[in-house]
Amino acid sequence: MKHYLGQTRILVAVDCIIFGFDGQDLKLLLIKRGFEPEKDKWSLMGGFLKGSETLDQAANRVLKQLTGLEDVYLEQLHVFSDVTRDPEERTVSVAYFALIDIHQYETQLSEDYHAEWFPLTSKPRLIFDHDDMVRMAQKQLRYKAALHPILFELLPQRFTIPHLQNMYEGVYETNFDSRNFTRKLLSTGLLVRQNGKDKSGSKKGAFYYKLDKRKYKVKQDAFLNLVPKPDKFL
Amino acid sequence: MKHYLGQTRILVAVDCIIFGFDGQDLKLLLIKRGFEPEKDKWSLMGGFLKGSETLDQAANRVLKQLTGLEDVYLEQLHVFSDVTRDPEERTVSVAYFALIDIHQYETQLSEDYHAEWFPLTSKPRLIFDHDDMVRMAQKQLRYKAALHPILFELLPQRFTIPHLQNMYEGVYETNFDSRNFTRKLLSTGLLVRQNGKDKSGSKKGAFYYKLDKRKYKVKQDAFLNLVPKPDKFL
DNA sequence: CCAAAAGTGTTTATACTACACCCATGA
DNA sequence: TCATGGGTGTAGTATAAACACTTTTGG
Repeated sequence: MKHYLGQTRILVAVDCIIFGFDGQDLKLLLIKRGFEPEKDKWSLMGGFLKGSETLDQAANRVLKQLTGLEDVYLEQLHVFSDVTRDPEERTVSVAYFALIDIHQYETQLSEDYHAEWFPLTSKPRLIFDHDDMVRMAQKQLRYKAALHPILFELLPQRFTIPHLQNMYEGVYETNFDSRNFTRKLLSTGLLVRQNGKDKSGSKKGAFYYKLDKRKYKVKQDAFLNLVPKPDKFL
Repeated sequence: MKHYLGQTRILVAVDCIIFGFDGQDLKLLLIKRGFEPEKDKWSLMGGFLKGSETLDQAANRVLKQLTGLEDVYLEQLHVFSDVTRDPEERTVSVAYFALIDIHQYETQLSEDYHAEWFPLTSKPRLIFDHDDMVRMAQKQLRYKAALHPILFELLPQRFTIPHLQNMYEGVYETNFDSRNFTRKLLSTGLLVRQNGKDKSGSKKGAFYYKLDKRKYKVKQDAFLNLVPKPDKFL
């Protein structure tokens, strides 16, 4: 403490933008804030950085606290640092966005936080600058998903191609040509066809697929182009 | 201060990874740290976040302090938060990377900091986790420059196409086919040919170009693909 | 046997690559 | 006049878009 005298110490928080996909819409997990200020208003799940943990650890801790989930896709998004963003006390907040399998979540309990899933298109107003965080997270999700195969994180282990297409269409709020979409998808070599079929969506039924985990990891950094004209969505 | 009692306040710093291009190599502006700990070791330029400023403001302040430049390309990169990254006291640091016109800089004075430009390929070891920051910044620079026209920020207002190509080759440490490179570049519509020629590189001379500022701003978000097979460089 | 979704195929346009040649000029 | 880098052209290939048809099966 000898050399950094006179510098300001500041509260550091993490806030998590948690995305899920229910088969129809892209959704956001929000909580009713349990303490002042802004108690009982809708908010992102968050928490303060402790002296003994890194930000990644803090984000994982916060995420687990709400969802019970570990080893989840979690990416540092941006630091928000407006001087008055928290009216109570100057706080900089590091936003993380998470992609989780919404069905994994449903088995967990988090009534403590009065958590609810909202479609992105009809979410309530959030406290502080959390709306900005969500906006940026959505933009980053579209950006990254247009280039890299990350949306699989939103799906259960087994999924169908129509299921996948619904998800992409939900994320980009548009429609894709299913023939071209299917071809591109299969040409990535990421999918392994299973024997069973999902008959919930049609009489013919759609084949289940699983991810080729090994190729999936390798191709995380590859540019894929599953989304035509991605610039349009930024 | 009523509701956030018991939380840890932490030092927040910004560090700037400052890139420049001298016509040959991609370079990094480093300083000799002027205070303890690690005094006189090579370091990124940085500073602590003040209570009255945002992180963007702090980064711009730090950058101006060293280079005298304002209105510079500056982008928040990542927060580094290892608990012991600064042995003196727990500090989280927000890394920013900056792209500046190295010739603009040369007219400035910053002997106070014993600043020097180093080629990325032969920089000294840096203090703390600054080497990690540089690595990530270089990766992000390659990533982003492969998709968006940001490298122009490294050039003076007037530049030639061979000049541009040298820069891209410096950033990616590889060679491009100049015919294809030129065509792609011109097809973006970003360049406006000037009358004069630069004869320093050849007897024939290469035409000067300027950026079409308006189109440049519009196309900042567009996907350009000036770099073939960009995945190879990530 | 028919409606409705799943799956496969084909043609066409576009973009990228790999290559070769001409141009301008100072020495 | 020739060596050197600058600038333009073209043919072949790969990729993506736009389109149509067949398959399956529960009702």
